Amino acid sequence: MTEHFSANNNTEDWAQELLALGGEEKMTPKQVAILQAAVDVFAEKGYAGTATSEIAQKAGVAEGTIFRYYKTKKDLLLSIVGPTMSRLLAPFVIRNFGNLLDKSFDSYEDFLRSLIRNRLEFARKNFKILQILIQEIPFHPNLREQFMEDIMSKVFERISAQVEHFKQKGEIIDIPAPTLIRFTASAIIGYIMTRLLLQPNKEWNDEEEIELLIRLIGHGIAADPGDRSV
Amino acid sequence: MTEHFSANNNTEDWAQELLALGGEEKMTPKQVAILQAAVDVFAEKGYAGTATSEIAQKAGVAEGTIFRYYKTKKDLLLSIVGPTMSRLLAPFVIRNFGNLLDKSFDSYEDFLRSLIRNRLEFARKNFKILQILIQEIPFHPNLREQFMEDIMSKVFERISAQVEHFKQKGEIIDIPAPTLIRFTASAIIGYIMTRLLLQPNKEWNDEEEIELLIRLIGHGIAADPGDRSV
Amino acid sequence: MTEHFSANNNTEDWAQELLALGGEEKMTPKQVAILQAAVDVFAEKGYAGTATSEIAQKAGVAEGTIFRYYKTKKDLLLSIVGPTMSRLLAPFVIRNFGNLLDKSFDSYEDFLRSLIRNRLEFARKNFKILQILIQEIPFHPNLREQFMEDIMSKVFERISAQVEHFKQKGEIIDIPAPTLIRFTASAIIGYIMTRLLLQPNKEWNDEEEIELLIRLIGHGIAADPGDRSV
Amino acid sequence: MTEHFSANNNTEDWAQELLALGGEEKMTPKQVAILQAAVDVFAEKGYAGTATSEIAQKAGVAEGTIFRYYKTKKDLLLSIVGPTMSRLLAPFVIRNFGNLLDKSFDSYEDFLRSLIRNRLEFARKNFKILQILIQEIPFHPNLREQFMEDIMSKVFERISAQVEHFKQKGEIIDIPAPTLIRFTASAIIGYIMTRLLLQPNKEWNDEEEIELLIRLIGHGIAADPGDRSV
DNA sequence: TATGAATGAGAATTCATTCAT
DNA sequence: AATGAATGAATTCTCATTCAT
Repeated sequence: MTEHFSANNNTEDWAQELLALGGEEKMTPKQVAILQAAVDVFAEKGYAGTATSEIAQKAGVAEGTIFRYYKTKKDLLLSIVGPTMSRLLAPFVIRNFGNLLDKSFDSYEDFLRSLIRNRLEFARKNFKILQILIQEIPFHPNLREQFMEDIMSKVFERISAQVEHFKQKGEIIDIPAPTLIRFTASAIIGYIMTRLLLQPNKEWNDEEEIELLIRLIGHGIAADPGDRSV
Repeated sequence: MTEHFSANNNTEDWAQELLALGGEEKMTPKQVAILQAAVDVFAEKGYAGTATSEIAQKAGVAEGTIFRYYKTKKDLLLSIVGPTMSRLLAPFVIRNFGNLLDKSFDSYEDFLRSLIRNRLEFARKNFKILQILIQEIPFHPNLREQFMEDIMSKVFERISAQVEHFKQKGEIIDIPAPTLIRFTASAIIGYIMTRLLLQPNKEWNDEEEIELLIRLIGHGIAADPGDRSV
Repeated sequence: MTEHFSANNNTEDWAQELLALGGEEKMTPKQVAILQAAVDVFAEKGYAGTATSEIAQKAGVAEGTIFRYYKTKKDLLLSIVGPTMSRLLAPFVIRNFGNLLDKSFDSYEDFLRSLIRNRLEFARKNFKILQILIQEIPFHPNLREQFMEDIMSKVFERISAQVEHFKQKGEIIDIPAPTLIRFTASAIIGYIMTRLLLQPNKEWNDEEEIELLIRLIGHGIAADPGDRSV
Repeated sequence: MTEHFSANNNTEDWAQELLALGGEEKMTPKQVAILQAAVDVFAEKGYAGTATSEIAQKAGVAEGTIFRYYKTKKDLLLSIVGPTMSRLLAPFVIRNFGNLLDKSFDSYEDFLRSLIRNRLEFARKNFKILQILIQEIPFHPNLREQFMEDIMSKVFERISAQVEHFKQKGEIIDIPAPTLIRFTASAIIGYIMTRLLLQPNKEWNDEEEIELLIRLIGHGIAADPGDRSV
């Protein structure tokens, strides 16, 4: 199952998604309980600040049970955070073979709309795990590397293709792609984080906010009138 | 010493700034060493992942010495992170009594330019401490509260005043201030983090990048031509 | 089946011997696998250093299966080591009723030759179990007692009879039997251990070494010329 | 301080010897207590069968204290067993430069007498540690290697020199040195082990036993009358 | 002021054993 | 008969903190 921005992501819950990962490898209820408890406590207290005993207690299992499923505490962390990292970035890595550019978008705004909706939805569903991911990346070099090298570079490549495409169409100002992408990404991430992390309890009208956001970004990066190529 | 965006911030080093904090309370060289070591290790391994013994070793003091100066490990953290948090937000909280609006800026762009330059400089100087601050805020409710309630609200108030000011001058699109501020802040923070954290080794032309950033934000939030109020 | 030095011991393998022990109690293949795995791992890592899970894994059975056959880990050890201990010392305990002395040997050298060959063969076949036995005897008082009291004493009695016999024939120097026996046993055990444990890979000419060993012992304990009783 | 067989070894106690090892590095009383407790318990229950908590209790210290002095349980073992192993074999490794042969002995019997007395004394003083050494060597490859390669080979070399020397003088039968050495060593080790380990409570007349032992070995390896070289 | 030995509560992890299936 | 999930007590080891010097 590939995730694509333009597709509605109707999966329900990170746990079910994690479950689905293994395919046939079924998880016992205890293992699921462990995972859920771990996600909760890691998100709240951080990896290093969490005692396995607390996870066990919250999961309603004996402490030893955790180590039947995960050799070490770190294994437990990685088994939560690793797959989610891939899925977070999955839609950027769809291979429509031989072509970096996904042509299904008529305008950069369309592209942004799809991107924002899709990743906001994903972030909502995987909120806690993403929290853990963000919190732990600084302390786990292998995580960081996987994030920076394996994935970010590909994401950049993909978005870059879109940006260049619309730049050539004269819709986007002709400044370096990294700057454009950083600007766009910052605005989107800023929205998602405010929405879910900083002010989750505020009443949000997502439709409206997203349209405003797209408008802000869109105008920000719009080519100057005179520059518009034929 | 109040920090103001428009002022050049010539302080050299967070350590000296921390030193200056106490005013007359002089710090012994050992205490300074402890602070520096703590900053280094906390930044690298996180608060919970750091052993006080490691700090002591790195500082070249005995384990017990740390606890002469700081009752607990957490005290040590707070003594590092607390003052810096205030200083991070200080320029937003200058009281020119009775008036929220700092009128020293001719345009929103000017305001942004000053803001970006100043806070980038500040972030550069206090890089590690800010890293610690960001990493630990999720896990320390009191830190979080201090950040969210005591300070962010005031920052918001201040910037809000600027935004409303320029909105009324017709320079800024008439959409809710929170959305505008979030957009602006996201773009700025995104730049600073990329600059210092994600790609510190890339060759940066800050002057140019900042002007581009201002241009992007400026166009993004510019009022539509027809809307410009007389 | 009694073992006697003078008999050739043609059994092939300790496992088969262990199998034979129970007589009619047949062992399932799983049980045999458990025993073999246990012998391997106990010998390599020692009883206390071995996890039952490792035995189970090496035996290709479930962890629980071990405890179907052996109530405890210690039971497993004893079921391996106990019977072998008896068999190790069996040839010394043959009851030719009413007579401690086995008269089938013409000389002490003959007796030694038979003893050495037979027990070397036995040690070769039961190498790992003997290793376990030696390694564990210090830590299991009941094992130690069984070894020291039940068995060593009888062994001593038997050999003592031989020694006294040949002493009276004037072939052996007239010093206390314990000293003589200790000397003899040390030389033999030293050979067997070097042969099998310390330098198993050296090229050995057993025939020759045994004859040399007998010669050394023989001359060592030979009566002084003048002392030879008529 | 070099140990030489012919010298009387008047040191009192392994603990003092261990203490002396570091030279200036003084040990706290607690550390000494830990070492003594560890020696006791390791000897009784074996390394793997010993809980650090038991050592701590017996030493009258907190469990954590053990790990201030020894990073791991294994470190504790090695710090006990390593130095003793060296000292056990030290007298064989004296370098009287350029000459393998220690010429201070008039006969092989003299050499043996000195060797037996000296090493018996050593074994008596370091009894428990030697017990530990013997028990643990099978399970610690690095110990085993140190023992076999670093040391045994040199011991063999040294004794070999003596043996060859007296062989040339016609006092010793002309059979391969390894066989002679093994025979001699077995008899000596057998005596020492019986003396200290198997029957420590028996009344021993060491003087007499040693003379008997030398006589037995001596006659065992004596050249046949006709072979004596002029 | 500074030390660093000592602590002991608690952390992660192991493992023999049980038991429902 | 056999499994293997589950347990929980025990084990090794860590670490913030104290305190006598």
